[in-house]
Amino acid sequence: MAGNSQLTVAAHALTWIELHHRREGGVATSERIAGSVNTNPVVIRRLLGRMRDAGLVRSRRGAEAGWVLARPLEDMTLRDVYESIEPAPLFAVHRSDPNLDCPIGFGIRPVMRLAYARVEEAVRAELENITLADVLRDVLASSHPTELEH
Amino acid sequence: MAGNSQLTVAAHALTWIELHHRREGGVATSERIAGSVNTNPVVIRRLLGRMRDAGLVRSRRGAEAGWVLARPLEDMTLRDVYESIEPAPLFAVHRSDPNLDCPIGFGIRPVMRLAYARVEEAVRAELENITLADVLRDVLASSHPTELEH
DNA sequence: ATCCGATGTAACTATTATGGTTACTTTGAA
DNA sequence: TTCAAAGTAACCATAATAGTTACATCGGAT
Repeated sequence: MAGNSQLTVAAHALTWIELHHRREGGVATSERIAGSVNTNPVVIRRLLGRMRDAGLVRSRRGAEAGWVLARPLEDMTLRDVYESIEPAPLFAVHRSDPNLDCPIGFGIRPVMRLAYARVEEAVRAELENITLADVLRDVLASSHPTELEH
Repeated sequence: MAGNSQLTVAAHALTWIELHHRREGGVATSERIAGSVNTNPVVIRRLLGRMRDAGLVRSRRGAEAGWVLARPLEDMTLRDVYESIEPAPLFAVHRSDPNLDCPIGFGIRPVMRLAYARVEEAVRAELENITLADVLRDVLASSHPTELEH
């Protein structure tokens, strides 16, 4: 994959759970969510499992099993979601050690790591400006031909 | 690879070219640069080729061939380098289309694309604050045991 | 107490991106 | 004319992620 689509799928799942709750009530199952995302239910369960560990959703097992939001979408930002799924770093230093006998090879890694830490924080700060309620509102604002299913 | 290391290798190559120019003069070859980065010369030529297309470096062929900076490192930011190597997007929407009969599936992609465009711009704005001269200065500031080679 | 639909999770395969390698052509100043 | 290095195509290796299958576990409803 070119970029990382996990944040997209996570936002999709969370807003789907909320819309399902509004329209039909009750818990959302990984199978229904996967039907909307167009992926395998296990992919959804893995992703929601990490969000549950971070306190964003709760799961129930046994009969009437499924997923519910742990708090309103207004109180959940894309930063919360991003951090809950613990994505790989956006930038990396050399995959194999550079030549440490060269001043550049010796000193460049910590310098670049510091730069990348600043960039990652800028990413998180930007994601913090967007709540999942914003996402759901903008999604529903786009005209939809039927809106029969979800 | 977890993250993208191309920006690291690009910064390494550019600062190496400058240091080589200061110490030995003349052009830098992809083979010498690759020796410091610890990779294959072709990897370096591919990367510097894209930076040449963006006007950051110049290459010479034939005898006395090699690479030189097109402008001082003071006038080159990590944003310039990042954009010259045209990296893949940091975030992506679903790899396969979501269910378009669902309001979420129908509307979420443009919403997330807009969010990701904001994030990418935040990344570039942060990278713009760091020049390659800053990188070289910080690299050389780290104590190095011998500094015999580079 | 039993049922049964959904979670939880391991293990595997498929796909894709990237880096690394080989081999070869082209260049152009000495 | 030489020759060291750029330029580049084509291929292989590695790693990350998504997708899939299979199955144990759970726990409210009946």
